[in-house]
Amino acid sequence: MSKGRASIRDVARESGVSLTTVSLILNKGDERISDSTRQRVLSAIEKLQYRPSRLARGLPNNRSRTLAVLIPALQHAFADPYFGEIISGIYDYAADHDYRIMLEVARRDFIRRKQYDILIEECSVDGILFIGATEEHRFLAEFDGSDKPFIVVNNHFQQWKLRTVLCDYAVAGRLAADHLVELGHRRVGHISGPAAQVLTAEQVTAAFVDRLAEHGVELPDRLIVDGQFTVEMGELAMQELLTRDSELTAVFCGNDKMALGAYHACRRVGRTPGEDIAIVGCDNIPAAQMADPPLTTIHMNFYQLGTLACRTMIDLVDPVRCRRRAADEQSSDDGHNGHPESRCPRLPVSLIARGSCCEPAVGDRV
Amino acid sequence: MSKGRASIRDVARESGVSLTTVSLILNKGDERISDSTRQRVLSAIEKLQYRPSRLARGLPNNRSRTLAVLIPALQHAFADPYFGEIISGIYDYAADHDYRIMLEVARRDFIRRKQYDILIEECSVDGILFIGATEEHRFLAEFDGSDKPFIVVNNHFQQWKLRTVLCDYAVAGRLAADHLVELGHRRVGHISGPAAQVLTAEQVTAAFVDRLAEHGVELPDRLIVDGQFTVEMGELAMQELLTRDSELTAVFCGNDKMALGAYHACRRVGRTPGEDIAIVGCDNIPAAQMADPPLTTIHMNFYQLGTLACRTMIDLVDPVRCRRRAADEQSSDDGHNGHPESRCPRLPVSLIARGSCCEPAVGDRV
DNA sequence: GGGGTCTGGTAAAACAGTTTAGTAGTCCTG
DNA sequence: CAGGACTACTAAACTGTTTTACCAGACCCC
Repeated sequence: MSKGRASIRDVARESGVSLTTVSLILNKGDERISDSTRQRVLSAIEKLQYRPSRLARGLPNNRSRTLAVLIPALQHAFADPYFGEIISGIYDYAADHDYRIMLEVARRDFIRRKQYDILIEECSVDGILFIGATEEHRFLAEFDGSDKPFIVVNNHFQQWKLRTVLCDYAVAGRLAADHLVELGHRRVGHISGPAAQVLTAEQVTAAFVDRLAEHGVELPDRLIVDGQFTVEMGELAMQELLTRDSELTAVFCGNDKMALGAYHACRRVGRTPGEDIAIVGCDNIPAAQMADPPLTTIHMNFYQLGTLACRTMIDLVDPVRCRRRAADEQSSDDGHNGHPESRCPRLPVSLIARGSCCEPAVGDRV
Repeated sequence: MSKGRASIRDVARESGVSLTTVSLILNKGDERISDSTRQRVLSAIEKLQYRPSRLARGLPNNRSRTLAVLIPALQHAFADPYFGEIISGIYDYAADHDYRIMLEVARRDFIRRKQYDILIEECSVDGILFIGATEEHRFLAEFDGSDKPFIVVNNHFQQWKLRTVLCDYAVAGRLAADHLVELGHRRVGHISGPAAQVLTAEQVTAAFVDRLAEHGVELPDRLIVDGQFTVEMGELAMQELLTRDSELTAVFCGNDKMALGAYHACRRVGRTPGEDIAIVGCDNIPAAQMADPPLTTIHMNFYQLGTLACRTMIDLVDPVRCRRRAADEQSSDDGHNGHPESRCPRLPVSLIARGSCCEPAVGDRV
């Protein structure tokens, strides 16, 4: 009796019902159990401090109420605000729905040993959310069109049909173009992300160039340099841009890190961001507003992206078992569930004007 | 037969032994099973692509081969390089020993709902590693002297007996003092971490002050300001320090973020770090070497700290079940296991001299 | 009052492992 | 050659759930 934790049997005995009844009450909640019985069971649960074991719960149907978050094996990946924010969002939504988050890094042996299968089969993970996937992750092909619970967060792939959740990168590119043109810039450069590996990087660039063209501003290919999404490469890219056209008045960078690298390069040649040259970033990482001057950038709500990704996953793998809390948000759910393109939703973005943009110097205006 | 995954029974049938035998081979590895039988079973496992289910495995003894990493509910906590590096280390060691990592945030309801018990009882987590614990986390008292598998990473508490893994903060303080004194500084300030909440912050400060005193340099209390470990507060602290003594030639900051904040404050009053004033940080986060000038700082190997924390945990909860890989590192294990103070090991730290320190201007020398 | 449909439950079979207690068979010993 | 110890293996109980199939009683209808 007093040995170890209470099990479902103890609860059944305590409340004088069968163990099936207890299980029914725990799961469906509103099945064909009378109120009086339910109350009796519930108070027995309370009295015995009963906590159902997840291990045992998952066994019969091979579900663990656990989601795996997969990130690439980059150095400091965990320390990156980009990943950090998304994971935060995933975590919070998962926690609110009684799911747990398991961390997984796509190291070399991850692919070699088919770790993704192991994750699902051996660990009974209910779903996998992959952040930071790139074209290099060939194993994604295995999920092509499959109905395995796999979601790519914030990238998407034309060659494979994968479930995806994204920020609206095309709009980001357009906002940047609009902003710079409005300020009067017509001699504009661009530091792109690694477009060959990351489709969203390509989309930002394309949207930026196209929108500039709509405004009658041409951005030749030679004024687009790849900054690999890093501070260091962003610095080099800026240096290169200034060599190719020393009279640039504005630059749009595919992410904030590269923009901060660009700051350095500008300063080294005596040009001050926000005074001599306008710089727009993308992502709105914490460092952006701490920079000097604060960086004008496109705000991406990565936290919300994580939330959305997690919600999409849970809707996918657990459509029925929405208990207590699920009811709380039914009202807000409606808009989502009915959404036609819900297999690949896009999150809105917005421009945040800060100190790193200025109008072009008078002499430079066309 | 061909329905779904292979189970241990399928393997037993295929290799013509009992299911017990298969289990024995899977677990102990070197029990009293003959080589010929072992080979037969192993090849059956291979042939059937058998993967034991963790859920089922854990059920009988309530272990899941999963460790929970607990972090405080700070905004952007996941995005902090400090947490990031430690988690990386934990992850890698865990992955190499066939453990999985579960993320958990100590949100308000974490404490209210005794989530830590739920973690262990309901989720069958084998151990909990808490990063970023402070004096505010009162619930730690519940683990006081208990033998629950709970480890505090990189902080420690005098009032409770908790298992702890630490960087050597006393040495950090001493190294900073030595370095500044060697350069000739005698008029020194200090931006501390929140000493009341974080014992290691207190230790750094104490060690720094004591060592300065050994060198005959006095650091009065009014030249110690709390920077709360953040960039913003570090900036304010520096501003305050410069008000209190405008002729300071050097400042040691309790972490790199505050040091970077101090950069801003110095620049605003026209003092250039590395030229007019020497600044030493602590932690060696990635931003430290990217700063301008690169920050001289105390290197803390947080990755290795994570590794050590995880190893300590696994040694604690899984002393027996060291399979295959465990043998690989037996040689290096010896030093560790025999360690007398292994309940609270300290990781060595080192000073990395970069561009943010200079000798005091000639006029300032005493 | 025989037969159908609800209502509110229950018994028992999975699920996939671990672990305990044992048991044949062989070898050695006195 | 009986008895003990060792070797290599196995049967069966056990872990804590979910789920399927069934069942007794109440109620209603003709």
